[in-house]
Amino acid sequence: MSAQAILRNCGIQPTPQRIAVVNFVLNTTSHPSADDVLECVRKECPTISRATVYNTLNLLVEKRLLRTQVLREGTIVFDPNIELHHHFIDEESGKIYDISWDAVQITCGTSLRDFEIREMQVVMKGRRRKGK
Amino acid sequence: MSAQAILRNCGIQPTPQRIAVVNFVLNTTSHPSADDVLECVRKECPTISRATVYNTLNLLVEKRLLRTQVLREGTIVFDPNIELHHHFIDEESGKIYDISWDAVQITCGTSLRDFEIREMQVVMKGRRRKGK
DNA sequence: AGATTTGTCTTGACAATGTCTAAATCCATA
DNA sequence: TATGGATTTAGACATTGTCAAGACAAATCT
Repeated sequence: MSAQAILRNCGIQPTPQRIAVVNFVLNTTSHPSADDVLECVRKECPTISRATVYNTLNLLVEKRLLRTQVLREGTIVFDPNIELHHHFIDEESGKIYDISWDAVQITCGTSLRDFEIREMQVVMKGRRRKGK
Repeated sequence: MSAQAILRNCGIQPTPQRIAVVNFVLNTTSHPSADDVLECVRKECPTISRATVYNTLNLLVEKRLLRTQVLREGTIVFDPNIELHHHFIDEESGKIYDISWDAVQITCGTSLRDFEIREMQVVMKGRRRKGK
């Protein structure tokens, strides 16, 4: 689906700036920060301002097209994968990988009865093995 | 053990500022940020500077008396619990609770064979039930 | 077309977090 | 008491994120 259609579908007026943000951020698995998005989108749309990028990202989060994740020091990252899933952080490169929900089995014991768990995820750190 | 002894044990010269930081941060379960620490320590030691707090916390992390955790937006928090454990974040209050390692059972499937996992934790969010 | 309204975008100010440097201070030892 | 090394402080700086004011554009109304 085109970025335009996506935006229209959730009642956001498509503008060149918003389309550029959507095209980048909904088609990446790199878990970018807002400033990563700014940097990349400026290649397409050199005049876009920081405030517009922040506003658009926040709009997309509000409309559930994106989720924020607290995984990197000092900044929020954006993730277009809105299904339940886990994350793996490569400690060398800093890259964040999505791990499918089914890759891990979690069982909570009774000692958690005082906690009403509304969401959870496993955060793993280590090194991604080189593909052979 | 006294803060002095703890510091001396890892080869850090005990100073009043460092002792004040240690006394607070190694005896809390509140997962404070550096500025939380600054604020609290200033009650004891009103002239301590931000740089000293940051330096001391980083020293303690280096010496493995503390660990950093990426759990709050925009800031790192410090955790004196250096055992393996999980975290629960109360979405109302923002409070972070330690969850013992044994409270959760995790089994990783074979789809993770490309990832060399060096550490992991479950991050849960929700509401802590009121104690009755 | 011209004027108005509405929404969007940009710029710059602001606050918070964290690092760094230079200068002041402290302290142990000779 | 004097000296030298370590520690602390204050302030500068960069980064992330929010906000407000004005500029701008597009659609609507007369």
